[in-house]
Amino acid sequence: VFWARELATHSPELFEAQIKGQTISEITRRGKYIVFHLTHDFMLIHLKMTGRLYVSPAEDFSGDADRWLRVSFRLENQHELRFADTRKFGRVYLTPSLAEVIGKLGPEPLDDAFTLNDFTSRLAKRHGRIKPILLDQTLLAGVGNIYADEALWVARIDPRREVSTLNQDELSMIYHAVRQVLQQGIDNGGSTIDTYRKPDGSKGENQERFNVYDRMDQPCPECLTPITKIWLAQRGTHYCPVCQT
DNA sequence: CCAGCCCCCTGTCGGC
DNA sequence: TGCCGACAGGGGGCTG
Repeated sequence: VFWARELATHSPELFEAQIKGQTISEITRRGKYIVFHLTHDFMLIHLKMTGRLYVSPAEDFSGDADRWLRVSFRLENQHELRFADTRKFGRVYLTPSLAEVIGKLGPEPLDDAFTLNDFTSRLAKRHGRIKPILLDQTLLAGVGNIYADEALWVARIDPRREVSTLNQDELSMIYHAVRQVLQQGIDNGGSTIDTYRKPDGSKGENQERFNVYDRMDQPCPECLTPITKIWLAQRGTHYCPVCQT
């Protein structure tokens, strides 16, 4: 452990003692958390803004990201699982109880079990503007700033709309748009704006498919009106002032 | 329950 | 060229 505050649940000493010798049986995902299933515990990693996960040969620190190495795990095969993180916002959790870390997350938007009715009934309990609410991980798990903006463009909804004013058609549009843009992001290997890399070090491709995110003053792909950027809940928000109403 | 603000950090970029 | 402020894929905590 090279940066202790990256560990959310343990001191470096206790973390090392507890995880040593455990076997990784499976790696899954819940919302924005990567979940390592260990012999006695779960280890969860949240990359936040600049986290990177990759495997390198032990003793070899020549990789691009090694300069920002925060936590490294020695594996059995002379390799290391490494977590690098420029801004140090990322977190590593170690716990026998998954619910302790991710118990309050909303449903997985891409699950078959997640229906339009689920979405509508969850939103019905909320008040406020649609964009900040889409970012709330207890409503849905996994929608971040890029995908909230992109989904609302696909749905043609103004990010400042009060959720109470959305009709059934509009809720359906948002529901389908969220699933569409998330699936597209996965299919395209994620969005590399700056630091994001796949485990093999290559860049994602989804940033080349952005319609509004990071495109202030560039033409809307639909109507050619310049994309507007505003701030909502302290997050940059991009939308087409003509298409999205 | 929601909005607004600060904070956690480092790096990059634009303006002067 | 150098400095300074603004801003960046997230989210917790506080106040009002």
